Amino acid sequence: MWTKVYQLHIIIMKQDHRRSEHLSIIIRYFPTGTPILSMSSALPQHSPTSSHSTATGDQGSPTGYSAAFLSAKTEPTVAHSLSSLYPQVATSSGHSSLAPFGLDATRSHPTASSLNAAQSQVTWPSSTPGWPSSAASGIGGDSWYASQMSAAGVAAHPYSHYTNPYTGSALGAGLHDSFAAQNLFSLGDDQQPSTDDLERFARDFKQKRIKLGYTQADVGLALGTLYGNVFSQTTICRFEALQLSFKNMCKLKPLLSRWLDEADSATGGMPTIGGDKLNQQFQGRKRKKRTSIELSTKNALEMEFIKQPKPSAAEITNTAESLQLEKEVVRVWFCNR
DNA sequence: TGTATGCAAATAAGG
DNA sequence: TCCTTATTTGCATAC
Repeated sequence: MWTKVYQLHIIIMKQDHRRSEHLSIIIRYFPTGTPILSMSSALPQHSPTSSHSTATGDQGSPTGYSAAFLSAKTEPTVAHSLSSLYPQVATSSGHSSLAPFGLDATRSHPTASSLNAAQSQVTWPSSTPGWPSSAASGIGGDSWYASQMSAAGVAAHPYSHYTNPYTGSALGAGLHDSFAAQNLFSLGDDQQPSTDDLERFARDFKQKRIKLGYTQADVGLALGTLYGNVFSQTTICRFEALQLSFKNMCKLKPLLSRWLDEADSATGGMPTIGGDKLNQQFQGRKRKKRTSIELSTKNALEMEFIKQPKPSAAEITNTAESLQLEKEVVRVWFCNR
């Protein structure tokens, strides 16, 4: 028995600030039961030309990514088609533009147990040509990047047992795939740290924080002291676990770096307020406390929504008054609803 | 007690 | 300025 495999190649070329994408689909046949997905650990940071493929068994293919990873940003239609052809890669759904690669780590993702369950159903050859070995792929080293590929939707991937070295989390248990994706599509931008930089920083940050005896919550509060903008334990946790978007990681890195420097050099107590550029930049940027809307109030809002999904400003004011909520809270609730 | 995560409020960005 | 959509962030709670 043979299985028909569609191999998607996307060549991204960058030259003189112009970028072009070339797409081709190759149909191949493999013995039924042969795993059809592969991946590689990394793409050259500033390579002028990148080649991606999915559903691959091609020995010559330098890299291989899941259709989920390729979706939206490059070729959503083709990625979707591949996903429908191959359920193994069918994870990309919903968001399609700025959360381009489907999964949102803070929402739904495969659990460690589901990954293990899926893994047990697939037999992966140990020496299949074209499939990277654990060593060749960098897995077991610092290849968080590769784990991102898998987290982007390859629940049955042979490396799904891989554990995030920083968090101890099972692969796929909450990684934000747009983060890795940014590395691919931001090539050549020297202003931004690479994913490797961020990965290394997050790992070192966590190690040093623990060594210094601070909790994630301590750091969040300290940022408030330093920059006037407190961050939650959750955010610090997600930073360390690389569960934020690439952009968000880049934004937080200098703050945490600065805190770490000061904490490292401080002999007694937490770092205190500074007066530099970073400090000025983040001073006064305070986020409103998150409002917890009671269940009964929520139900009332739902009723209002059924009656009028797009209330006018006056209607929002009325609802806010009747439910004793801030007008802005009601407005935001309807927006998010 | 500290960390991880689901859900959703708050905010940013673009039209 | 308002509206919509995407993204960031934190509360609540599980682990």
